[in-house]
Amino acid sequence: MSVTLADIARATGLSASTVSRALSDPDKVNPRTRDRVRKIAQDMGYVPNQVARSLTSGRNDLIGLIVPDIANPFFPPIIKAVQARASAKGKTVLIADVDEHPSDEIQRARVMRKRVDGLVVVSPRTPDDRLDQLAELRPIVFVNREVKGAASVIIEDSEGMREAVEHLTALGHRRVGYLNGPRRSWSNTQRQNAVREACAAHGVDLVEFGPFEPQIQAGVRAADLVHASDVTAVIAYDDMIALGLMARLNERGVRVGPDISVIGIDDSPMSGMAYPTLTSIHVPGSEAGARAVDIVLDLADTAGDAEPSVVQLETRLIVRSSTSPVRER
Amino acid sequence: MSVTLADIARATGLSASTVSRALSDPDKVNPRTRDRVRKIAQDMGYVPNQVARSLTSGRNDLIGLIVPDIANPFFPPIIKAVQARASAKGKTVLIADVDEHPSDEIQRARVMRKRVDGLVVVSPRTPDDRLDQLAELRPIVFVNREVKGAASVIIEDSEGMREAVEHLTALGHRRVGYLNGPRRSWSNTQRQNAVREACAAHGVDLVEFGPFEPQIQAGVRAADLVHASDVTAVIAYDDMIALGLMARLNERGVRVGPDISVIGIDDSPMSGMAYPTLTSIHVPGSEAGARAVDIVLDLADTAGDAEPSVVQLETRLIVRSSTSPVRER
DNA sequence: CTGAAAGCGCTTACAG
DNA sequence: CTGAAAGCGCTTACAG
Repeated sequence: MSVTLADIARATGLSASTVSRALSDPDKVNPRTRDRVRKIAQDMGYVPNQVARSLTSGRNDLIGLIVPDIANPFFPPIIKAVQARASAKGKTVLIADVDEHPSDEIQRARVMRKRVDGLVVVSPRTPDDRLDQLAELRPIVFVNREVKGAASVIIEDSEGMREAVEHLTALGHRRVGYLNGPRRSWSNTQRQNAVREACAAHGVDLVEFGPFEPQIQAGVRAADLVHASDVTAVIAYDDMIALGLMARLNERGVRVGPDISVIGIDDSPMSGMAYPTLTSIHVPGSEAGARAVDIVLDLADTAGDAEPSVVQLETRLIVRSSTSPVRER
Repeated sequence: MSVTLADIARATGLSASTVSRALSDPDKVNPRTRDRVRKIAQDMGYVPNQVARSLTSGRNDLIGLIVPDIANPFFPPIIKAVQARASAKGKTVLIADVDEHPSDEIQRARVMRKRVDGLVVVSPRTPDDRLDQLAELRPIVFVNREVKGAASVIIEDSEGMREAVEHLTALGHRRVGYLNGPRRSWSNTQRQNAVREACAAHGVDLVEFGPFEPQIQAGVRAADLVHASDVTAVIAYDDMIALGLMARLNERGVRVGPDISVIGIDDSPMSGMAYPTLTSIHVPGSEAGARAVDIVLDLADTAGDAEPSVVQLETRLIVRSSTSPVRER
C-alpha cells in the first residue's frame, strides 16, 4: 500500500498532527522540524491522499467543468482558458463531456459535486424546467446561458449579428438564410432573435432553415436545402454547420463567395483554414471561461452569500473570404 | 449543509449501517426496509458523499483520462469512446488536458490517482527517463506509446504507411516529403521509421522536414518549405499539419491534388470536409480508447498481479482527393 | 511549537 | 435482517 501520514509520524517520531502541519501548513511548525519531515516524506515517496484530505478539510482544489461536446471546436479554447486561469489560482480542472446529451448534465454534475470546489457549466442544454436542479449544485457558474438566480457569463449575440447583417447588406444581399441550431437551445434562441431583429432593421428578407445539430454533417444536409432556395447569403448557427455547408457546396460546384456568401459563428480555429476562409462572428469563449473561473472561486470562498453576478461579453464580425458582393443575375 | 446518512438514520429510526446497505447493497436488507429508506432518502434529497464513500471503500467508480491536447481533433473521438465504454461499465470519466506540456502529465496523474480507479494516458510525451514514474501510478494503461512493464494499446503505423507509399508510387511519385511531428514524440519515431522503410522498399526518394508541432499553424509554415523543394507528394505527421499545409498551398495558388499530393495521418473528421478532401491514414483511436478502458478496469479488479497486456491495432489508408497522379513536367 | 482527541461521512466485517 | 464498533487518512480546534 501507499505511504500514509501515520507511517511518516512513526518514522520521524512525531505526531501525525505535526507531520500534517509540516506538509500543508508550514508556518505553524518549527522550520527544522518542517525540513526534516519534508525530507523523510520525500524519501518515503509520500503522496497525500487527496480523498482523505477533501473529506476532512472540505476543500478539493478542483474545479469541475461540464461541456456539451469537446469535438466541437468552439469548446477547446474555452476549456484551455478555464485550465489556465484555474492553474494560476492553484486549482486543477476536471472535465466532463456530456456528448450533447442534456439529460446527463445534472447527473454528471452531481457525481462531480462533492469532489470539486465549484462547477462551471458551459452552454447547458438542460431543459428550463429542470434547470433549477442544476443551479442548486452551488457554487456553480453558467457560461452561455442565463439562469435566474444563478451566476453566469453570457455572450451577447446581437452586436455581432447586427454587424453580419450590415456587412451582407453592404454587399448587396437582400435575401438571407439563417440555419437554426438545435431546437430548445438557449443560444439558438438568442441568435435567432438577433438575426430577426437585424434583418428587420435593415429591410432584409429572412428565410429560416433547420433546426440543425451543431455538427459538420448537419451542414452538409443544409447545403442542398439552401441551394434549392433563392437566398444569396447564409448565416449559420455555428462554424461546424457552416463548414459542412461549404464542403457540400464546393462538391456541387457552387463557389462559396462568388455564388453564395456564408457566415459562421464562433470564429473557431478552423475558420481561418477552411476553403475559402470563413467569415465568422467571433465569440469570446476564452474570456468567458476565464471569467467563469474567477466567479466560481469567489462563490466558493464567500459560501454563496454574495449575490450571483452576471457578466455580459460582446461578439463581433471577422470578415474573411466566404462573403462577397451578391452576384448579378 | 447537505443531508447525510446519519440524518436519514435518524429520520427512519434505523442505524446508519442499515441505511447504508439499503442504499448501496440492496440485497442485504429486508425489501420493505429498503423501499422505506429509499423513499425517505429521496424525499430528503439525499446525495451520497462520494468522497467519503471513496475513502472507506477504496472504490471511486471513476476513470482518469489524460490527453495532450483536446483541441487536436484526433483526441475527441478517443475521449468519446472511452466515455462510452466506461459508462457501459458504470464508471464515469474525468478528463485532464495537459495542453501539450509533457511535464504536467505526471503531476496531473498524481492529482487524479487517488480519486480514480485507474488511469488511461493517451500519447504521453513524458520523456523516457521519467516514464517509469508515470507507470508506477497503477492501474494505468498507455495508449499510443509502448512502455516496458506497463499495459498499453499501441497503434502500428507501418501497414498504413506502407499503403500510403505504395499508393503514391502507383500514382508515379518518386520523390516524397515527410513532415516530422514533434521532436522526441514516440509516435513520430514510429511514423518516421515506417516511412523510411516503406520508401526504401519502393525505391522512393524521401526528403524529411520538421520537426513540427501537431498544429495547423505549423502546417502553414511547412507549406512554403515544401513548395520550395522538389517533392511531388508529402506525407504529414498528422491531419492538423496536413490541413495547415493545404490551406497555405491553396492560398499560394498551388492546387493540392493536381500540383502536389498530400497525405495526412489520423483520418480525423475534418479530413472528409477539407478542400480538397484529404487522403489520410486511418488510426483506430476509438477502438484504442475502448480497449484501454477494458484493460484498466481489469487491472483495477485484479489488483495488478496480472501481467500487463499489450494490444496492437492496425492502420490503413483512406484515399480521397488530395492525392493525384504526378504532374508531367 | 507540539500532541491527543475528535471528527469528516461513509462502509464493512463481526455479532446477534 | 439489523446494529454497534472500528476504521479509511487526513485536518483542526483545543490544550499545554
